Amino acid sequence: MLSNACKYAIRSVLYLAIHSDATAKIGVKTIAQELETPQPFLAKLLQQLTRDTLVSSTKGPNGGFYLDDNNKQNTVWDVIKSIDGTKKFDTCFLGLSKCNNNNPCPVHFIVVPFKESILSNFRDKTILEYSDEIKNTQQVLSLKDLNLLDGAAPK
Amino acid sequence: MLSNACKYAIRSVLYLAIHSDATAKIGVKTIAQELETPQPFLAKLLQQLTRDTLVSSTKGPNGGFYLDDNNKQNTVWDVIKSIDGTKKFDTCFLGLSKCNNNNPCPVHFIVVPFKESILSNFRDKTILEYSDEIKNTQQVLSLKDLNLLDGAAPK
DNA sequence: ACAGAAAAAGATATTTTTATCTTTAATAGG
DNA sequence: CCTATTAAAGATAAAAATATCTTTTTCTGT
Repeated sequence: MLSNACKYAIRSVLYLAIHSDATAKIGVKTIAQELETPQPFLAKLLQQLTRDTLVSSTKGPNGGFYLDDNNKQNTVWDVIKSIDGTKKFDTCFLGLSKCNNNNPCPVHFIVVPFKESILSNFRDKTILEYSDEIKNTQQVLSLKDLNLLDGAAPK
Repeated sequence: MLSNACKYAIRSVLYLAIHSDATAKIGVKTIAQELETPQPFLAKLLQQLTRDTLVSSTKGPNGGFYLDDNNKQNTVWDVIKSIDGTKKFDTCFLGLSKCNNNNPCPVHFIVVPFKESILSNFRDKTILEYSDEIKNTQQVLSLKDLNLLDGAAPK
């Protein structure tokens, strides 16, 4: 559904939304460590996101990546479009080229509500709203420091 | 979620369930044409499915692939396990290694019900039951002959 | 001005997925 | 028994995704 690249990108943007601002930029190295992603690969992704003005950056000492207020008005869906494009999301679960309500594949009516639900989750909230929600509901972007058993309570 | 290979495989097995039996075998060429998949690639997949006794085959004139009664007692989930393994299905939508109910990623609680629902669809019905359902509800495995507009009714 | 830090850019490498090609083995029908 | 047909097996190829490396540019603090 989403490429690894895109998963890294989404988590990075949300991570930056929560932990960075114009006065507290974060370098790739740190982000990669925190999110447990390959560092040079992530650098490329951040480069791409910066090109598309989904992320801000400055070079030089104390430079790094961050989200400004404008960046935070974008959505996770914008990130997906920047990295994966929309095709991957739109394709039929069983690979039928023209699967639709009138010519449904065997799982069409299971997949469609899910897709609608997750699409609206990605598309109808700004990064700002999204990251606030993450904070308020104790959701997780990295499991670096969590070394919990399956049944354990969150820290 | 599923590789192309796996999508081809699932559709092939269901196609064979509907259109073949021990007295009416079908060659790769036909299957590939009907399902619009690359022929030699599909041949490899059918070979693999045959090795795992999910599909039957005989060589020589009038040979080809088919499902016998035993084959039809397997499930779509068995096909997935044969081609993709289970990992692809089990991984977190945003790539977190240990995402779970206690440490949920931001979309965990949207994804989990969907996964459960589609997993039970794949795991709790035999291929026989599955293919009967396809026939009864006019679902589609190929769109080869359908050249319909989005809004058109099924043939 | 200079040195160091960090991203940008471009080139390269590796791995996985997808796809094809060639040869061999089995089978049925004449 | 011979030939045509078809899957099996193995080798190879192409494309895409993932990952890394090297050089350049930009910026900051001194």
